[in-house]
Amino acid sequence: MATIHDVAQRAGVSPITVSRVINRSGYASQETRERVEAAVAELGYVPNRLARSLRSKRTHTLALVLTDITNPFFTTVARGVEDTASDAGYTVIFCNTDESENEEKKYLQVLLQQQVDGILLVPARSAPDSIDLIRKQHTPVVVLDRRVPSGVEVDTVRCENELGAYQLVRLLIELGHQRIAILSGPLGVSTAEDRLAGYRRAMREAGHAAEAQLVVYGLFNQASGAEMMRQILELEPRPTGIFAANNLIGIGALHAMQEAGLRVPEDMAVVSFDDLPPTLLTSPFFTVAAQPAYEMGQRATQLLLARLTGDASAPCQEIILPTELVVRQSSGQPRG
Amino acid sequence: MATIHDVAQRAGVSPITVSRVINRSGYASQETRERVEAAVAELGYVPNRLARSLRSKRTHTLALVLTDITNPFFTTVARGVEDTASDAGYTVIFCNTDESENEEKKYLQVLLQQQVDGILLVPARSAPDSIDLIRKQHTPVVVLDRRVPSGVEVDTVRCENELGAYQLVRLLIELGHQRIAILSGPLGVSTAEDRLAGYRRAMREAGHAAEAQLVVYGLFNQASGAEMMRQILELEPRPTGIFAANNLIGIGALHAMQEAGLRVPEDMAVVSFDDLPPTLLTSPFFTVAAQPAYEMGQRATQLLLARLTGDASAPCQEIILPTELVVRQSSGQPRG
DNA sequence: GGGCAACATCGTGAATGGTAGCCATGCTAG
DNA sequence: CTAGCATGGCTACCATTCACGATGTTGCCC
Repeated sequence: MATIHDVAQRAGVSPITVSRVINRSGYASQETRERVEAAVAELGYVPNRLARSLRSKRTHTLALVLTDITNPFFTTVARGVEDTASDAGYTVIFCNTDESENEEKKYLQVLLQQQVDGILLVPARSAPDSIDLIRKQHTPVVVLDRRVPSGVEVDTVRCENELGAYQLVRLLIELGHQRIAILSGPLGVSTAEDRLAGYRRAMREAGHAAEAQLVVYGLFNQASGAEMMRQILELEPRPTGIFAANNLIGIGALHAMQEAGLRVPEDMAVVSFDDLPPTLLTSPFFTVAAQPAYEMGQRATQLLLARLTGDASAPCQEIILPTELVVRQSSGQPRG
Repeated sequence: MATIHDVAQRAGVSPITVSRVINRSGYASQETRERVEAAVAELGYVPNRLARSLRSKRTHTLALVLTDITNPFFTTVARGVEDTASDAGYTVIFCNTDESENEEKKYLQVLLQQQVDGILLVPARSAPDSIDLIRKQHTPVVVLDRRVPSGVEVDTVRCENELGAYQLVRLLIELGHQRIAILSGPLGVSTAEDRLAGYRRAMREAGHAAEAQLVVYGLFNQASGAEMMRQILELEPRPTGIFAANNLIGIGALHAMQEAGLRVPEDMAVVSFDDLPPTLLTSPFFTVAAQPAYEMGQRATQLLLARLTGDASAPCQEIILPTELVVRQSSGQPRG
C-alpha cells in the first residue's frame, strides 16, 4: 500500500505538499500539482482516512440508529438521511436495535469509538441515558421520530402523533363506529403513547366509554399485530372499528381477520398509522395517517449537519411535521 | 476526551497495560485490572478506534454496496448481512448506487479510504473494473446477487436465475398461455439477462415463436414496470401472460393494468421474480420465483469473513442458491 | 529605487491515540 | 539452579495533518 510518503518521494516534494494537493488546501503551483497527481496515479495511491481523521478529528461519518430497517417507514427515513448526508460529503452507518435498549447501548459504544461526527437516534426506550452517553463524548445528536421526556434538551424531528391518531379515530366515529379497539405499540415508546392519547381523546370527546379491554399493547411488528387482533376477536360483542398503531400492526391484524374469515371493511373497519410506499403495493387499501418519512430523514440530517458546521451551542430545535389523513377502502362506508 | 494515557496515569500504570486490560490481551493481575477498570469508569474513557485501527490495520468494518435499499429484496439481504456481521463483531456500512456505475466507483473509493476490512458488492454494471479497484487495495470482496463475466475469479453468491425464470414461464405455458411477454430488467445486468434466457428457453421448448415485440427492457423499479406494461398493452393481439423480471416491475405492471381496467388473472396472468416479505403484504397475490434473500446475505457474509480470518488464497467459491416457485392467484387458472 | 506589506510556495517537526515487538523482573515448579 | 509463566514497561511506529516558519515574488508608495 502506497502511503503519502511514497507519493511525496516520487514527486520530489514533502508529504505535506501532497496532502495540500489532494485536499486542495493551501497553495501549490501548477507544476507541483501535476507532478503530485502523476505520482498518485502511478502508485495507485489511496489516502488513509483513518490517519487523516485521527489527526483532523473529523471522520465525515454519521450514524443512523433505528429500530428496524425492514419497516418501510424507516427504510424511507433512511433514504432521506443517506441522500442528504451523501450530498454533503458524509457517509452513513446504519444500525438496527430491534427496540432493545441493550443493542442500542452496544451500538452507541461502537459508534462513539468510531468517532462518528454525529448521531441520528430513534431511541428504543430510555432516550435520556443514551443521549447522556453520546453527549459525554461531545458528539452532536438528533432524535428522530420519538419524543424525549420534557426537560431533556435535544434537537428533535418527529410527527404529530397525537393529532394523526385523533383524526383517524375521529374518522371511524364519524362513520358511525362506537366500539373501537386500539392495537397499540409498546408502553414506554412515545409514538405508541401519543397515538394512544389521540385515540383516547377522540373517544372521550365522542362520549364513548373508556373500556380497558379495547386497548391492547404489543410490539410494532406484524406478528404482534396478528396476536393482538386475535385477542380482540375474542371479545363479546366484537368492536366494529380497529385502530392499528402502525403499518405492520395493521397488516398483522388484517392477516388475523382473514384467518377468522372476516371481511374488511364489511365486517370490521380498519385504520392505521403510517402509509406503505406505493412502489410496494399492488393496490393501496389502508386508510392511514401518513408520515412524511423521507422529509423526516432529510430534516433531521440537515439539523445535524448544521450543528456540525455551525454553532453547536444554538438553542435546540423541535421540528414537528404534520401527518396526512389518507382515506381508502379499509375504513369502509358510513354504518347504518 | 480522555485518552488511554489519562486512564493509565489515573490507574498508576502504563498505557499499554490499560490496552491489555481493555482488549483482554496479554496478562494483567486481578488488582491491576480493577484499578484500570475503575479509572476507565471514572473518566468515561472511550477507546479511539481510529487510532487502534491505524496501528492494527483492522477496522472490523464491512461494506455492503447495493443498488437500492428500498427494494425489499435488498432490505432482506441487508438484514442477513448485518445480523451475521454483527455476531462476528463487525459493523456494516450500506451504500446505494441506484444502478449507477459512477456512484459505485465513488462509494468504493470512499470505502477503500476508510480501510474497510471487506466489501460485499452488488455490481451495477461492469463488475470487473470495480473488482480490480478493490483488489488493488488487497481488500477481500464477495459479489452478491449478480454474475461476473467468466474468467473473473471472485467469490460469488447468487441464485438460479435462469432456472427460476424458466419455471415461471413454463408454468404459464402449462396453464395454456401462448403469447407471453417479458418485462425485463436493464441489459448488461446479469440477473436481467439470465431471467430473459430462462424465458427464451421455456418459449423455445414449447415451440412458441420468438416475437421481438414481446420482450421489453426497462429498469428494476416500479415506474419502469408500469411504463413497460403500457407498451405491452398497445400490442395487437395482446399477450395473455406477463413475466415481470422482478417484484417492483411486477407491481408497476399491475398498476398499469388496473389503470387500463384489466383484471388479473382473469384478463391477464402475471408471474414475477422475487417474493415480497409477508410482513408487508395484506394478502400475498403474486405467483413468484422466491429468492432466499436473507440466506444470500448470510452466506455472502460468511464467505467474506472466512477470507478475513482464514486463508485469503483459497480457491474462489461460487454459491448458487435455488429459487422456490410459489404459485398464487396472479397466475390464474388453466385457460380453456 | 528603497522599503515594506502581502501573498504564494513549500518544508520541518510535532502531534494525533493506540498497539506490536521486545524486554525486564519476579515468582513458581521441577 | 533454571525453565517457564505471569506481569507490565519502553520504544517505535501506524499515515496524516496542524502550527509554524522559511523563502521567494509581487505590488505599491513615497
